[in-house]
Amino acid sequence: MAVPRQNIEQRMARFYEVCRKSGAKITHQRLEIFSEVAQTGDHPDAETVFKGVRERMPTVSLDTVYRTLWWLKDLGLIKTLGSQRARARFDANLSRHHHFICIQCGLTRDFYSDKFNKLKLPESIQKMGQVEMTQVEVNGICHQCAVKEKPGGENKERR
Amino acid sequence: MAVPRQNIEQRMARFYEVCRKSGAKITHQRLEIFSEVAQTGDHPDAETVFKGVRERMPTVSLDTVYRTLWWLKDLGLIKTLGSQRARARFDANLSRHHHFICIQCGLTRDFYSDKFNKLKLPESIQKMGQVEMTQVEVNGICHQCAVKEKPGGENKERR
DNA sequence: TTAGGTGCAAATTCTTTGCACCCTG
DNA sequence: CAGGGTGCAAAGAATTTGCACCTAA
Repeated sequence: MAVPRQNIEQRMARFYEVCRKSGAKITHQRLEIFSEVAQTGDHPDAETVFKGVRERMPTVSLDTVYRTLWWLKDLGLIKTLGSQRARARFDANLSRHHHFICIQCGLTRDFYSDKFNKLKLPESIQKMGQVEMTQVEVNGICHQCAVKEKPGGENKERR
Repeated sequence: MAVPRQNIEQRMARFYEVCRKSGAKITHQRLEIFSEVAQTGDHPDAETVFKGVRERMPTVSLDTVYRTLWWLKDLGLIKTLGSQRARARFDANLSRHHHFICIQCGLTRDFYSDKFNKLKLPESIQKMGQVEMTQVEVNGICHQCAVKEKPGGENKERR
């Protein structure tokens, strides 16, 4: 899915700005990799980005793509989808429910809400496909992580 | 997080029933593995389930845990969290948005909704942690997958 | 008894890392 | 020119699979 030209330009401008401010080098690879993610609305995984970039830059390596994507995330230029934990997680709760997920440690709690079960979706959804279920995901910091976090210190998350 | 005894019993009863109906054998391993998932509200990954089960059954193997979890999912006794795709996925869209995700192929589309940006959360959330962001996730079948699906046939998804 | 289920070990797949060379600033 | 960044190859995780033995029904 293509992203409007205007948005792409904004994103690229921000990329240059953030790189400059942080003193990072703007290499061909970084440019191509960010541009690849910026131009697609598809939320690609590393492998997909790699394939896309390789078309224009056949010598790029997959590990550079991984490194660069995480680096872009650290800079706040891109985000990871969902709570991004790589592993599959299982749930025996078959009742309709919603989730609170800690962005620090991944802790996930169920909660229930009749109101959320009945959310009315925008019309535009119909263009995307046939809806089966709607779920609210609340992201935040769980109490345990809030305690660990030093007041003023940084707790970098990296997968 | 412990699940109320009553729910656990319901889940175990359903487990026996579904196994019987499908003609599957009820082995010690299956019993312990399902029971482990049924008793925790924590949405564990395979490794975590394995560690829990191993305490009571030291000879169980990790691959049996994997096999059994996917099997339980096929039977509809458990679900996987989120859209469960294992790989991290990246997104250059930093504006507040929500997602439509195809449960068949993983296709993900952004959509925007002022109303969803302002959802009022239940009080109970406060007990879970400090909220940073709320997002609606719509799951369904995208048009492309809807076409592929044979009318009447089954399209088993398995990661 | 016997077919389905399990454990083991090896194979895959996905991701990260060490190191020498390269290129941006 | 200097130090950060990259490619390569190898290491590490996470997950799956082939096969011979075991066990629930």
